[in-house]
Amino acid sequence: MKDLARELGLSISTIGRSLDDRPEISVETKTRVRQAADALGYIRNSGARMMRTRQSSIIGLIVPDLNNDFYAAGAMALSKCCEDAGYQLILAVTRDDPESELRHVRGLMEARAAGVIIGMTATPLRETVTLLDRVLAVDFIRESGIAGRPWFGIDGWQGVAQATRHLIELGHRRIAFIGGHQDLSTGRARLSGFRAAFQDAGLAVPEQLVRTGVPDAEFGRKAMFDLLDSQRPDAVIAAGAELTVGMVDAIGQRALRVPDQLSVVGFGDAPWFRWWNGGLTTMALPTYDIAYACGGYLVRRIEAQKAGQAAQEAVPFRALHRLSLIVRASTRMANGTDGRP
Amino acid sequence: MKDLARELGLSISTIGRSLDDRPEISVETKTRVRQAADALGYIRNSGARMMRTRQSSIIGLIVPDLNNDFYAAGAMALSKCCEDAGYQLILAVTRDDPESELRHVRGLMEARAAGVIIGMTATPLRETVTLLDRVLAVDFIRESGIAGRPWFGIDGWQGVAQATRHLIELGHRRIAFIGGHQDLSTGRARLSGFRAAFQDAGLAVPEQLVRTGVPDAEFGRKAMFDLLDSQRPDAVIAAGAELTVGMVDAIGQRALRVPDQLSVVGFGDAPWFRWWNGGLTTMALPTYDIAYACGGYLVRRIEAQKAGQAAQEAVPFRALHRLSLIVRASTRMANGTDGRP
DNA sequence: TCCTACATTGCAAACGTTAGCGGCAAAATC
DNA sequence: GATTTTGCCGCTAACGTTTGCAATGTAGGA
Repeated sequence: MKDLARELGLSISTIGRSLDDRPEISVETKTRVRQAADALGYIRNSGARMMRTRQSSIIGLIVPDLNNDFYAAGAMALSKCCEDAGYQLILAVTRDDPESELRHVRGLMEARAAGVIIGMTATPLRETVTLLDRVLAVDFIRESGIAGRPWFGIDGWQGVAQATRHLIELGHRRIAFIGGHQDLSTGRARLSGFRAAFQDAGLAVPEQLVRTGVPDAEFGRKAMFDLLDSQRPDAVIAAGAELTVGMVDAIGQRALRVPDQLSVVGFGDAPWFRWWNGGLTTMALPTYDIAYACGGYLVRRIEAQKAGQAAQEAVPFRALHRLSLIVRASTRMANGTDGRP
Repeated sequence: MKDLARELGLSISTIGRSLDDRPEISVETKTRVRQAADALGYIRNSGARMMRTRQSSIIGLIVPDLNNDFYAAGAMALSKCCEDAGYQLILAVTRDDPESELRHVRGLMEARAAGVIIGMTATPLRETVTLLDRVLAVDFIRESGIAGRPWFGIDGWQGVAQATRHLIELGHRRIAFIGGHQDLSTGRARLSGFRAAFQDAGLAVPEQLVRTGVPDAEFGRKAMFDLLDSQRPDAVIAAGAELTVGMVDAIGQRALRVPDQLSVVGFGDAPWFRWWNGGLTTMALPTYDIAYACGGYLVRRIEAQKAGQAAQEAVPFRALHRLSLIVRASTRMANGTDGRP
């Protein structure tokens, strides 16, 4: 910029204003500056800009895992959001490690991120929470329960309840549930949806068929093996995308006939769900919509704050997206018929 | 920092040096500063630091797509690399749009990224290329062909050749190939591996069974339908992860018996490959290894450059990772036996 | 002719760090 | 006791932008 000023015989301020396309600079000067800048290969320094204006164009995304289709698709949607709004996405994967989470949050604070989208670990470190208090943060998928923090997630309660009801209506009673552990908001919501469906139907909740743990494929597999070995359920629900992978793997290894011996409901909707044993009945998530809503919301909040509008956008404090049950071939009547017309 | 200096009666430089844990500051002062800093909730401003030291801790990752398990897993591995080395990952998804690619590259240059890992679009804009010339850039998966740019990818030639040979040895001749289009380095390598296997076996390449296009699920499906309708192949190879999804979907919709009517080879190794029709024979990719190698290399290069070492690490200019053929149930002898002991 | 208004540009002070250079004691050496 | 070394610290000038305010020139109106 200094070079530009010298070369064109203008002041640095004029250069800056030209590059910013301010109205108070004559068109002639502006084009002259533009051309010289291109010729010199000038690239503005967003760090310096940030320092001066005290606001960055960085949004942080902190997720536990990218294998999970959920977060991968979410990251893609958010990336689009940010791009459209002129922000940059810093991606952080914690692998559910609170220490890692803290490091990433620290990094984002040092970069003076304008906002943070986070799917928190179940047991965040104290410092993580206090740090996040100083920035515009939005819960993504997982609800942190921190006061005033908006949350964009899915209505796991509704989704699982609906799936459970579906199985109950098909005549199943010995319905197993494989879910994430109970210090995760998602794990809690989904399990309580499971229980509620039984209670609504006036039935006892089969607690001995409930398994919760780390929501990954490994646990899904272990839980399914355990259930098959000890409980012989009629039907099973996986309440997590990775859990579904593990569950399905275990069922395959035991060579069970689905749905004859076992009705199965999955979570999410990866492409292979359509092919597994003729089609896996599942709870489909509006992944893209959620992420897009979340990103859009955060961007609007940032812009509003920048404009100094104390009056915050009247947005939902919790934006719960509904799951839709897609009934395929993996669930059928307990008596052996398929229960469909 | 200024506040800290005032409060403790020290100079700003001392504060800075203490926070940096420099040896020239007494231990006593350092702990005093640390405590005060924590109490005040001081967070250093990485933008200002960057401006002063003229080097950032940002690494950019530019990929065409995150649905592709390849890039998703890659992003995760790279995130780990960066975290371990103290860098931050800016994620950019281009959806194979050159304009978007340029925007992202511009953003990264403005942020003075220390390095960039990129899977380029087939037809990058001119400015994209010249901009990337000014930074430490590494090709990821896709080879750009730009002089001097290292490349971390897979040896698609070897992988597809191996898979093709497998099918030839099983007695198949009418082997179809569904690949990405030919202005992509990956597309070219894989198709030429296919051809080479035929030539090595002294057979004519069945060019009428070759389909190339956009490497996504949609094209995979279309190509498979087209092949089934017009060519009746004995076997088929998909040379891309998303292409495999589309291919498998088409086969399912036509209700073909696999491997009786058609031997099938996929690409990559998503969990469901193990279950599809009893197991999909596939070319497995060392996704995590590639990304990790790539990230590690870039970090070392950055550190070396920072240390002013003109002598660059003697690293492979092209790091090609081999694919391993996993033979499962979806391929068998052309005569109908399974060809295995 | 003078005053006002407007359009365009320049000056200079920040923003938060870092690093070279120098200062000032206390300790060590002669 | 004089001199050098060592340990610790402060001053100050950058780094590249942005912005409030002042300055300059030009034109229009009274």
